[in-house]
Amino acid sequence: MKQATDLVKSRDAKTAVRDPEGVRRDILTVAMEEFSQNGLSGARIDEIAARTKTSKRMIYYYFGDKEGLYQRVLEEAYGKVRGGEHDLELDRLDPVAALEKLCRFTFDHHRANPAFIRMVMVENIHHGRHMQMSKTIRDLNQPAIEELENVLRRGQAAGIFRQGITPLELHWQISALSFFNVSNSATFSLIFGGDLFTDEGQQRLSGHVAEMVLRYVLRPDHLGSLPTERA
Amino acid sequence: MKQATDLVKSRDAKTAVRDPEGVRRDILTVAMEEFSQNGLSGARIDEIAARTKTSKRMIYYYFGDKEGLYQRVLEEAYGKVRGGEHDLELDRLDPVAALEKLCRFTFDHHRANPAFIRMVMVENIHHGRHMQMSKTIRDLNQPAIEELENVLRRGQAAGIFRQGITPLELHWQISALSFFNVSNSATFSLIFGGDLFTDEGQQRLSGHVAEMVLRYVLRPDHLGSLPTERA
DNA sequence: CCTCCAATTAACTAATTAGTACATAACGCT
DNA sequence: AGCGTTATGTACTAATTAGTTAATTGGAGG
Repeated sequence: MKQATDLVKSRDAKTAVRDPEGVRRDILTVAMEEFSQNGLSGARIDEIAARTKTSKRMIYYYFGDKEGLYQRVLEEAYGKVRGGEHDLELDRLDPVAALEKLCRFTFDHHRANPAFIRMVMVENIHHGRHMQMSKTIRDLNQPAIEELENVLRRGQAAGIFRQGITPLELHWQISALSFFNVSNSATFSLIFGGDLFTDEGQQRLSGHVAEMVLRYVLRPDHLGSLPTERA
Repeated sequence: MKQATDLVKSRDAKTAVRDPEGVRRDILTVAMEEFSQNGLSGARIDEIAARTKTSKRMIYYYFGDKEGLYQRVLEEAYGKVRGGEHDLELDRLDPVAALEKLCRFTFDHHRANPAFIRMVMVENIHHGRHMQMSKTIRDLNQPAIEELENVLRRGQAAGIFRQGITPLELHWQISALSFFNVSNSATFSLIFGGDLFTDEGQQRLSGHVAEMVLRYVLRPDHLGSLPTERA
């Protein structure tokens, strides 16, 4: 009794007798692993329950049903990879350096978060029908575009970037290259060999993605400002 | 009796009493639809059976089990989108035109085959573990690289393409842009709006993908040969 | 210290679903 | 025509799996 009271008083203690928020997080963490590994239909509630410190009943208590859990996991996945772009402080760099940094960051960030990538793959298989409501997710991604827009505008104002490049399309291109790199590594490397997916290969790719984007954006007379000099 | 014999004699007749190959194809077609729509675990054998002209029993008779069917469907998917590149007769075009044509073809081809794309997505969710055996699939994709290699070599020999571009990486880049366009259209358009995925948007994208690849490959002093003149 | 509510446990249910047993019909061949 | 083989229809089973019922415990507020 006394012990229990003590534990409650020290909220941060590891062994709280009851810890609703901890239980929720435990479930979400395990469920993300399971859903991203096996998809919505492939994931098993019993398996998730078994891997948590809590029980199956708790999953239903907190999340209602399998789809409810999946949906929260999806939001969680988007939430976890949000932002980051802003911490790059791109406005402190010249446009070329900023754009290169953004490309490499995006590439690396995708690579570092395969569970997120897989959740997005799964959700696309389901035609995004579990995302339709989540305004949250929309808001989370807007900053990425704005950050890119700033860099572009600065580069264009300085006369080193071409006109007519739209932030949304450019974001699409950078995302495509970064996403595919993770999402399709299994089939791609089985077909063409794994050279592109070694650490060296990935560093080369990362550089070439940035270079591709820069060559696309830079005015031909400013290609000299490429990091890979020999324009 | 007489009728049956007649039907057998005219193999192409629509109402063959027994038609093993037709049954196989019927199953494969329906199964591809089902697997690409719902994934491996999400697909239901009963549902597939219901949509075929035949019965569940036949599925097991011809394909053994669910995974066996899935695997054949996967091979089928790769088979159906194979080739094509060769029919472009790229060697009859100058390197710039050839590369542009290849990019646009790849982009359009992916777009025209969403079921294939979805099968590849599903297979990647499963870490490609159903492809490991299929040497067939590997062979099917080699020509794409070779075709690209030829174009690259010609462009480099003519002094209009940069050195140091590798066919495999370039293929990876073209694939990434073309694949992502289909695979992630659901989530992307939910987050950023559907402008990129209208017919007009897609035509613009297709052009910009080709342009991006060309700007990456062309030597700066030959950017003038871009289809989108105002270099 | 008692009471009410949120949190938790354990065992159970109902439906779905992959896979099968068994009988039978059509075909190819001689 | 007869026979072995390939193909097919019907009905069943065994296991899995999402979701529930009902009872219990801990703790915060009065």
